[in-house]
Amino acid sequence: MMIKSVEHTLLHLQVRRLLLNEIVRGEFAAADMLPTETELCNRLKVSRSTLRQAVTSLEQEGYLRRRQGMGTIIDREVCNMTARFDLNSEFSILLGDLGYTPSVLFLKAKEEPAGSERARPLHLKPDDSLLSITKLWLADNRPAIWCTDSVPTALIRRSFPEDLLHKDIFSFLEGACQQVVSYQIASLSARLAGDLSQDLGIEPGEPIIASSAVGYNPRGSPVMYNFEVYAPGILTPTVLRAKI
Amino acid sequence: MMIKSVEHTLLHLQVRRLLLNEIVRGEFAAADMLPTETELCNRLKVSRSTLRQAVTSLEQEGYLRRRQGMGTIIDREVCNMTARFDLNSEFSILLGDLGYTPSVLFLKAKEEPAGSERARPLHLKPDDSLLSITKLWLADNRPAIWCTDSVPTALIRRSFPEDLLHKDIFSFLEGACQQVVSYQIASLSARLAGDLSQDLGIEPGEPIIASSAVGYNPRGSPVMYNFEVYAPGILTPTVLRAKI
DNA sequence: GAGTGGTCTAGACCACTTT
DNA sequence: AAGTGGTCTAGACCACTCT
Repeated sequence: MMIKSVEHTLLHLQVRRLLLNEIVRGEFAAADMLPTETELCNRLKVSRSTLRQAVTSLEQEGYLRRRQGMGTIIDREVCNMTARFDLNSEFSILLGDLGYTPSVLFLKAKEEPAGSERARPLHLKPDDSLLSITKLWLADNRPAIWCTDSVPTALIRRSFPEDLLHKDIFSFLEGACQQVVSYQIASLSARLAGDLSQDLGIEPGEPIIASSAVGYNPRGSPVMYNFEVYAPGILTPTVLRAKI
Repeated sequence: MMIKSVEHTLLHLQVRRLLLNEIVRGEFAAADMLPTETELCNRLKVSRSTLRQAVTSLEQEGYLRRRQGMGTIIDREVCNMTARFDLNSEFSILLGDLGYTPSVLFLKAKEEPAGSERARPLHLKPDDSLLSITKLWLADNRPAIWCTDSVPTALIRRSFPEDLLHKDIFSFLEGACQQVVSYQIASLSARLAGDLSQDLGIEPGEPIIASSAVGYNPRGSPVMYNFEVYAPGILTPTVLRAKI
């Protein structure tokens, strides 16, 4: 493929990105179908396996649906899904996708012991120290997401730029801990807004969705604990529930 | 591969099932690692691509993690996840996995117009008819999940065995409509138990998680609408949030 | 029958980790 | 240096959907 030399990314990732771009740009909107595999192979100068690797990854996220003997269909239903909870994404992007202007309010940061609840999933002892960062994400200046991210102090480099505390947690982990989060395991629950009602600008008795999650790096070690709640009405978490 | 002739399933699916079985049976528990790819290829008499297709699918669901130069690690953290909301699964299996004895209480079934809320996602008109089936799933005889599944009446065959109404919705769709649900798009919200508190055996003011979902067949046509709520404490929905 | 995606193979080479 | 998983290719054949 021609781009190969310019930027050294995996071929199938280049193909993937190119296809996804054309899909969302509405390139194939006329028929809502992709060209045939052989045609794409010729056009992009890649082998069929490489092309299929890219298409498979898009299919697994639900954007495409392949039908033997017929062709590859673009699933506009899934392409238009917003606030996908089953994919790791930064809140600023999430809110932007929904058409809001995102901003963030830094509420506080403090060191505290992990405690029994967070120690176990993080493979720590209860009195090991965590740095907990609390933020409020706004959509068009209205409270949308309240979250506390906790990172084991032991992972944090001695000094890091102060402004990392005001960015999303993935940037913080990368900048201050040289850690990448490759997946999270989240547990969902419902609760009353209670103490959080003020920050969220809702009534204390209003029910809200809360998610507690543990984030893991590519080696499978836990690197963060996250608690977040969503203001009703602004952002409705959606999940693509797929069969195996 | 030897099994090939006996049952005519795809090779990579046979390999997948075989590996998953060995993983959950704790076959490789000693090291929590899979044998090397070449060894597995030799043992199972399949090409490397076929093996990798199987392993890739297990990796995408989080059960495995491959590390170049090192090997393939079994992720016990993910293997032990219960009540995975991001995978389509029958409640009886879900509850069984959690160690409960599952049972189901058939509450009611009735035909009703789709109404504006359900008509649009199902690609129907508001006064098109739906068959709505309401059930309560019990875990060790305690209420766990309350759900209403709605199927367009137009899809339902004129006659079907009565007992399909008492099974899970996937069985109903297969038996009465010859339809398969290949994925669902679910929206999550929180609400107060309210009217449902009696059936769920909780207080009316207790907050609960509700999910509204549309199920699609492999052709991408919507075939069901689903509303379900979870009793707190019994089943905590979990989601594997993966990066692309 | 022509054309689509689905499966499977064999083999080459690369990138990474460990010893 | 040896061994691991990762990428990529070329090609054969199959299963399905159209017309």
